[in-house]
Amino acid sequence: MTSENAHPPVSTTESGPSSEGRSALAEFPLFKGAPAATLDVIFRHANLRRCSADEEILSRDEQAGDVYFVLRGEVRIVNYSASGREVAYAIIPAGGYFGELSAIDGRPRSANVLAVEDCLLATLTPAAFKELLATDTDIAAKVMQKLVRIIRSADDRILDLATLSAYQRVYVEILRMKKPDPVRPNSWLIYPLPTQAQIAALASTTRETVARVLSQLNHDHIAERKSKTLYIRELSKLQALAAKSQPDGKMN
Amino acid sequence: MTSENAHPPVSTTESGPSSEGRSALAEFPLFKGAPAATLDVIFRHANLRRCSADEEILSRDEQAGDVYFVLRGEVRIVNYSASGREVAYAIIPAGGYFGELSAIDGRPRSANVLAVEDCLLATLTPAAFKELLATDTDIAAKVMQKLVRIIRSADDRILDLATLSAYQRVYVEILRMKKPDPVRPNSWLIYPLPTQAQIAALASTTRETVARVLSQLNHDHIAERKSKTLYIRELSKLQALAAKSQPDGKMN
DNA sequence: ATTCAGATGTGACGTAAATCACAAGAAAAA
DNA sequence: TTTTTCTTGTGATTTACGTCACATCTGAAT
Repeated sequence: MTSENAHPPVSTTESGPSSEGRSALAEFPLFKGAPAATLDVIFRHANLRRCSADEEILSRDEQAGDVYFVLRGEVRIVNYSASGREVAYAIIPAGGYFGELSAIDGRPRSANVLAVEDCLLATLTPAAFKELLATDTDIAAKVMQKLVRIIRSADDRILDLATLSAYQRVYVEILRMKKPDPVRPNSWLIYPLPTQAQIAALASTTRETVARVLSQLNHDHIAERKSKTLYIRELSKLQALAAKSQPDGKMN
Repeated sequence: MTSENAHPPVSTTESGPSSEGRSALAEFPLFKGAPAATLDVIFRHANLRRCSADEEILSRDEQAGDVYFVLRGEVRIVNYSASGREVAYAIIPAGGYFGELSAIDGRPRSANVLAVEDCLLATLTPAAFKELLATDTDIAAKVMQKLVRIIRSADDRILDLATLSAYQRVYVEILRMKKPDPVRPNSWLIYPLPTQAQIAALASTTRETVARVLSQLNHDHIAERKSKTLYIRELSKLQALAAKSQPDGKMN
């Protein structure tokens, strides 16, 4: 259930961004359209780091405080219970960033971050990140908005964990991952479908339970899996299943 | 299990703080030692609101965005599941504030806030709060730090919910609530002990389970209840119980 | 093709903990 | 005081779902 470090750490760190890195940073959502002064701070302090699939980018309790910007690839933020069970917090695609918590409050890392696939990352030291926040109030506001968004989704997650059944949490997770079908309009799918173990970590349940949910959905023609994509056939039925209040009796 | 609105809403709102309110605001942790310009913004825009025990101060999905500062009293932040189960997020004592999420991102309230006891609150409109953040970078930084703290504790909570047993979550909650005994040194207690139903909402379990945990702790001489206070006799044993990894088998 | 590791599907079983039900204390109201 | 309402303690019963076990499928490597 725990992920193994299949590869040796082959990440490389370069000092100062290449021209490739510079243009990627200038296009980065958080920095897009920023004034020259801001970009100057970024270019002067940013470093690049490459890392390969499944590599651990940073780990819980570490004292470092760099902020990471995902230029290419995708990372997963996870934690492990005492018994080794994996709990996933988020999957961050290119254009996102992580590690800002430690940069802001100086406390150790609260989670582990793993590369889902080969990644290109830019890093800023805590000092540089703080300088950035201080020089550009626009970016500071965006960062604050992002923190608020994180809180809201964490609160949602807590509510889900506290009140939904394991089956429902899987339904909810599937609904969260759905994207509009690029080909057929008004149709939803998940591609690439994560492994059942990864879905289980997001829904805080077991791989077997995810398997059972998926079979049941398939049997009821609500969702169908074809190799690496899951087609959602009956969105409304799935939403109904996710929302159905447990026959808990009185809804007072 | 759900709290009733026993009292009619008897809250009063005053326009502009009285001298009593002014001094309370000047002493408020977030504003303490702030420059005159900042206090000026606060005094000009703050209103006072009183509300009585068990009153609902604001509710989920509302579109308002005022920020509330607890000058006196205590409030609970909660949510309800579809089936009516209460999930508590936090208890905010005097000196704390809430409602900043909606003020920052303009989205609706994500939870309900109830007065635990009679309260005196100061409020700022979203516009005033934003002006405050813009004029005083020191306060902006403090607010950001608080957001980070909220995220960290929410993440902890998610980890607890996903990996601990119901009993363990109650142990953890008890440990969180403990305060040093004001009389005897090196001794810990909880006063006033919330009702079992409230503890259950924090630990996301049932009242009965909390009762069973408390009996067991009493039986093992780990914690003893005497009317409204819980004395923790054997802190280390309690911590051990909270941390014990389930006989989950292999810790890989 | 053949092999092999990882991912998936599904039954059987055990158990933590929710649910139900009620008695007995405590505190508040009369 | 007595009465009423809110809280607490504890048994009996039920069930969701985690655990174990193994068969089958899939896709990458040889």
